[in-house]
Amino acid sequence: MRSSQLAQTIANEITLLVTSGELGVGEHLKTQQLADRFGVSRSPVREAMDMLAGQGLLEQKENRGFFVKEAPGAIVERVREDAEPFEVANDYQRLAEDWLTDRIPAEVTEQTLRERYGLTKSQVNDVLMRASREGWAERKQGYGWRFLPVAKTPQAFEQIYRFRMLIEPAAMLEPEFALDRKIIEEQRRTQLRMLDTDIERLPAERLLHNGALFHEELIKMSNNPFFHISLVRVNRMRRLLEYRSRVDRSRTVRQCQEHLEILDLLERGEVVEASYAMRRHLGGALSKKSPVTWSWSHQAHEKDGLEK
Amino acid sequence: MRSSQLAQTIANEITLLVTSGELGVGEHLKTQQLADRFGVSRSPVREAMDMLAGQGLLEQKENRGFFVKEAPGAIVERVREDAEPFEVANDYQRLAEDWLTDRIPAEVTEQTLRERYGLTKSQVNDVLMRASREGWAERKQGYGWRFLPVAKTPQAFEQIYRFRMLIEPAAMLEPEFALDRKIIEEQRRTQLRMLDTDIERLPAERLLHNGALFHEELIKMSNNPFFHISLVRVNRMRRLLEYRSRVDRSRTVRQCQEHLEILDLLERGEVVEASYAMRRHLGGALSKKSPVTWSWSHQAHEKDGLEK
DNA sequence: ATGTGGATTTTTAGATTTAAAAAAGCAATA
DNA sequence: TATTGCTTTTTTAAATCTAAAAATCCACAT
Repeated sequence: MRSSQLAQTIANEITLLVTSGELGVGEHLKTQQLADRFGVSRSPVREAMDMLAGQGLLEQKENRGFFVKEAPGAIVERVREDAEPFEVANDYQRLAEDWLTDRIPAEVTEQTLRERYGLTKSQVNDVLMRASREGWAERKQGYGWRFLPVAKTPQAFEQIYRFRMLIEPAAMLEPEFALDRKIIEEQRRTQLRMLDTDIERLPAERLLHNGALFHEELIKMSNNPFFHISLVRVNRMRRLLEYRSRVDRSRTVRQCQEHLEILDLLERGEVVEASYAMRRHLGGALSKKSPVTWSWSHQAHEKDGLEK
Repeated sequence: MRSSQLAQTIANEITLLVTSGELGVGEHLKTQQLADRFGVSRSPVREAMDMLAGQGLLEQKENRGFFVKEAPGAIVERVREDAEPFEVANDYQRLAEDWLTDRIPAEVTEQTLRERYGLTKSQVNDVLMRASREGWAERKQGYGWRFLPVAKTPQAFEQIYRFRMLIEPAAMLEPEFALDRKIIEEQRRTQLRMLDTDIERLPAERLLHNGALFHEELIKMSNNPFFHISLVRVNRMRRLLEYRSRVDRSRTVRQCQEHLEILDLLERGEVVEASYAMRRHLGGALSKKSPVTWSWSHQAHEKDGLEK
């Protein structure tokens, strides 16, 4: 069932709306409304709804549009498994991993990458553009690309945390800082949900994503976009490191609790306290070594088929 | 005299080596050596030397290569004027300016831009890629691009300075901070040279460039690359704002002096003092309003020919 | 009046080709 | 033996074309 990338994405988002309960059984999905919400035109939305009707999540009524068909049950589970919400840029991930484990040299031509990974020119271009946006690759003068050693070591992890320990608490003390109840409530719900769920069963990406999101949403309240952008960027770098490692789930519960404490302090208007709590929270992650286990230097070369 | 972009760049760099005195009159320029230094192959270096020989800066001896021909004088001046070291991405600048002055909508298709500015597809692509790297444009889902409101106002200027006031002094207190005499000497020379020169006559871009470079080089010494990257990124954003404005040259002298003071403190090992001095230095720029004059809201619409 | 369904138009990604630019190779020379 | 000058090979940017995808439009049903 080949269908456009965008329609796929939107299908996943609609599925999320249904499973999260925002759309109840029998409810009418208005095409234009959804299109506006996702910032696209009606075409891909319609395509997505067609797909979901095919999978049995929605029901199409002649000339009246699509409606939510069933209560979340087996079908929702099945649909969810198709969704793969985080697995997007696989080629990118592969390149990043090969670079972090020294399986590719620091300087390569696009052609080399094209052959090595069996990609087309535009695919290689996408991957490199992304790597360059994320700050670990740059075009050489002349032909070829250079990969930067940023974030290649556990040391990078500490550096990122020290940076965060500086900007995140300070963000709360910015003159234009303003509480945003919506953000606080949203985050509180997420954190409570995680504590409710069996953490062992949550996928690692979900854990990392939620964790990063918490901090990024909070720093937004500083109303200084440069704090936010900077955090988003180091977090991207961090994710590159952490995807490669095992999350220490024993620390996750503690983390969620600390997140909730910070939210409480903020809500009570005790901003300075919250700022300190944030600093302690980040410092904790730093001092107890990292919350992840560094594995690669040992397992890196287990399967080296791509090496020339 | 059309010639490749890279050769142009290298010609400028070689010119700089000569004018800065690193290469003396009569000295032999070894091709491979220069190529290695610039991280390119010999081809563009040779092309650059050919150009410079044509301009009379170098002299070619049969089968022996190129040599520096004359003492810096009228010729160097002339060569320098050709160089236009900063005027690179004009299309980019134009787009940025039009966005900052609200002459283009927040959401556009590539096609629209292509028609509006008379650019080819790849040119539009380059410009957008750069804008996206620099953080103020992003691809929409589906077709089209969205420009972000970051850095559109004088307020952004203050936000950037508050961010810098946080990270730059803190960088000096990083545990891995290490003095780099080479950087210090280099920067001292630059600052002294600026004080020596008639500041009124230096082009504004040079002023801004040197100023930004000073801070970026210093923050490198923290040996935490995330501090450096973050500063580089907000500085790019800042440059976007400042290109559009008149530099207040009366403040430049004071700035250079403060830069020199910071260098002195660092060299004497008084890092904490230096950190405070840096904070004061940045705070000064912030409190005296900005070192530039905001002009656009008034002059912006003087010539609006491109508006549809 | 709002929203659907489908047709039409616009926009863009991807493949292909061409020419320019850069890198690599090699004989000749100081 | 290192370096130049020139040649050959490789790499990439740019232009063109084609098909897919998204946006827009319009008649019609609710």
